[in-house]
Amino acid sequence: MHRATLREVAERAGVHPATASRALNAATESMVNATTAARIQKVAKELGYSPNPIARSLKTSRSTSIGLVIPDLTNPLFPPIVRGVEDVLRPAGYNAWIVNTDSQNDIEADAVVSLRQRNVEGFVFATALLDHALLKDLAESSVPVVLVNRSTGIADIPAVTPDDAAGIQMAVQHLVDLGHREIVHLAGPQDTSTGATRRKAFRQALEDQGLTHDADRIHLCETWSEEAGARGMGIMLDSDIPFTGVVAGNDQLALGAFEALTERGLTCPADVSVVGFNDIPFIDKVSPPMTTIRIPHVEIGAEAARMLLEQLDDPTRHPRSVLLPVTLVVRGSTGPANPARTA
Amino acid sequence: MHRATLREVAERAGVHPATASRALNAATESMVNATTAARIQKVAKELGYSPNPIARSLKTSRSTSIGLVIPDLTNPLFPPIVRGVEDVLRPAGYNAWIVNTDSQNDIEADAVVSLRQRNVEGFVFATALLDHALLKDLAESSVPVVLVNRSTGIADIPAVTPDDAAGIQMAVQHLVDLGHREIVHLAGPQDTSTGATRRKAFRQALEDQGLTHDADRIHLCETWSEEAGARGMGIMLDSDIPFTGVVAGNDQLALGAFEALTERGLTCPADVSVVGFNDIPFIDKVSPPMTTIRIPHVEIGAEAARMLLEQLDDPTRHPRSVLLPVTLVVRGSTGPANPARTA
DNA sequence: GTGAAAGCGCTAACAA
DNA sequence: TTGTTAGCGCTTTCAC
Repeated sequence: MHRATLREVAERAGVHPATASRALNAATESMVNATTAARIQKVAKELGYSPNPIARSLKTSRSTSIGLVIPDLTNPLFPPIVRGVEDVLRPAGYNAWIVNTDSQNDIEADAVVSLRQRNVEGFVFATALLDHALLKDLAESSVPVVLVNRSTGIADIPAVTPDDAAGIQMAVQHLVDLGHREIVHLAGPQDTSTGATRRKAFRQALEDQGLTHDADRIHLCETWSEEAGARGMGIMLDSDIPFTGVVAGNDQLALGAFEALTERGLTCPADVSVVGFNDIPFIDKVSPPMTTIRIPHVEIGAEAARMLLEQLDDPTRHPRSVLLPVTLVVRGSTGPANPARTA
Repeated sequence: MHRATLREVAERAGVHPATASRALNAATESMVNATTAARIQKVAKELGYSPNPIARSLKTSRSTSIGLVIPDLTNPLFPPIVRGVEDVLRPAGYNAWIVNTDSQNDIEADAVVSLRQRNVEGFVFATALLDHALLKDLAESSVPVVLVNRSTGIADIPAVTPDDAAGIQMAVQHLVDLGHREIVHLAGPQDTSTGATRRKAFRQALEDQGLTHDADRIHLCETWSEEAGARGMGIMLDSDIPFTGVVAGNDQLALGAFEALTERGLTCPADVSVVGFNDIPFIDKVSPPMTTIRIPHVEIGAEAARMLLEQLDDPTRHPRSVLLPVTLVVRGSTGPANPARTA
């Protein structure tokens, strides 16, 4: 397979390579005589010419590519976001270089350096922490960045996130509507916006409902994992805090809660009702059925990609962050059936 | 952020760029005087030099990158495979450019062209069809390729796949051990090795067990999706074929089978036992519990990456394909409880 | 053991 | 409107 070069196209068309280059780039095509341009394009087609992206990138320092930084592709939350990003980038002629950081800062930092060396034109980050040195650096170097799912505390980096506060409010309201009065929260890591925002919203929702909202009704989990959720739920069950409802920071924590409850012979929703967050793929199939807050996974990615493309198109415009609406998905929850645990 | 160039390193070290290049490349380092080399390396470190991969790639036509072609990242089967590939590539200094083809040939073809233009040194394909024009082309151009999960019929392209036949044999044996005598198969697309191999193995297993194995005990599903599984199961239920056991071509088809059975008021495993294949993440949480064949997801990816790296290291060596062992994972199956459907 | 020179394929001043 | 020139940053002959 020999790939035609620009010089070959130019020779066959009887023009200088620079002219061929102009004729074959939309932005410069108008600089060249219409008939010569047509001839060049015809030759290019005949030879199956397509520009060498590496040579072009070396010259222009661009790449029609962006970096997409994901903490963990095996978390079902992220593949639909990737999908949304790619769906928007592809028709725009861009592509995403996906990096799986495994939530490790060094992997993330290396990957970002490597992508910048490859002239990526911007980044979509799904790994944002509230205090994130790397993001701060990028913002200072005015590298275009859009955050997905999570936002950050430092700098004003645009973010596309679910409406975490509204979601938590819905979750609490749902439990209250079912008759629950004693509700606790398994909060996610507080160095993430999702963890912190959902926790605060939980406290606020309890207060708004006139329910008891002592600090010990919130357990801070160290990670977003099922294991952490199980540990957290275990600790709450071992405490003397009475509760019949649980709002989990995400679906994995909720799964962990199920596990801890089951382990102690409690059943959901008969003994305790658990509400998750995110409505990740496949969560609709678990047993017991999980009520959760649905976030628009694909749309979060798509909107982030749109915002990034806008920024690339016009670097002076600095898009604002966007909160995407969430909905409550009810799956077989019932009210408190076992008043024994309520006090 | 100004990135140091090789010329700057060379100037500061008082040598010619060519010498600096030699000193900074493991393969050529021995060509240069040890003390000058050390000096150059010291300067490089001071300046935070790291070679521009684009310039290097333009010159060398290499990239220390490979293409990883995945049909659909939202299928939980694939992220662990990606993980396995990356786990092996990273320490070797390689990285994977992930492409999501959405099982569309044109997207796949475009992506492969684009990756080849970017000088990827090889590919890992998870999208292989038994008759796959693109793979044939790559094989003819002797581009290093390793297949994962599926193999292909054309050319002798190395593949890392689960032992499909053994898995199906285990599934059938399991059902037989539970007392099932009437077993059917929801087969996946027959243009994939997994679909065809599992189907053939099913027929063979029935024959080996001395069970009836008419062709109509196998329903060919058009896709690997839950919807296709539900349709297929519906068709079997509407037929007059008696059965109490179902071997599904993969877990998604098995989920579809659950759905169709539930819709008709049948329960699993009381009325019908279903066995899946792959043991995808989260399948352990579904209800009813799904017995399935576990394949080593991460290891499949890791082994493929190892094989590809070996091929890159020594292009003359042509690795053979590898079948990875599978295991039966039993989750709450029981024998036929409702003899009514057995005849 | 080191330097000089060339060039990967492209685009962007500048000239004509 | 087109051609000339230069160079992105690197590696690799070839010569010394």
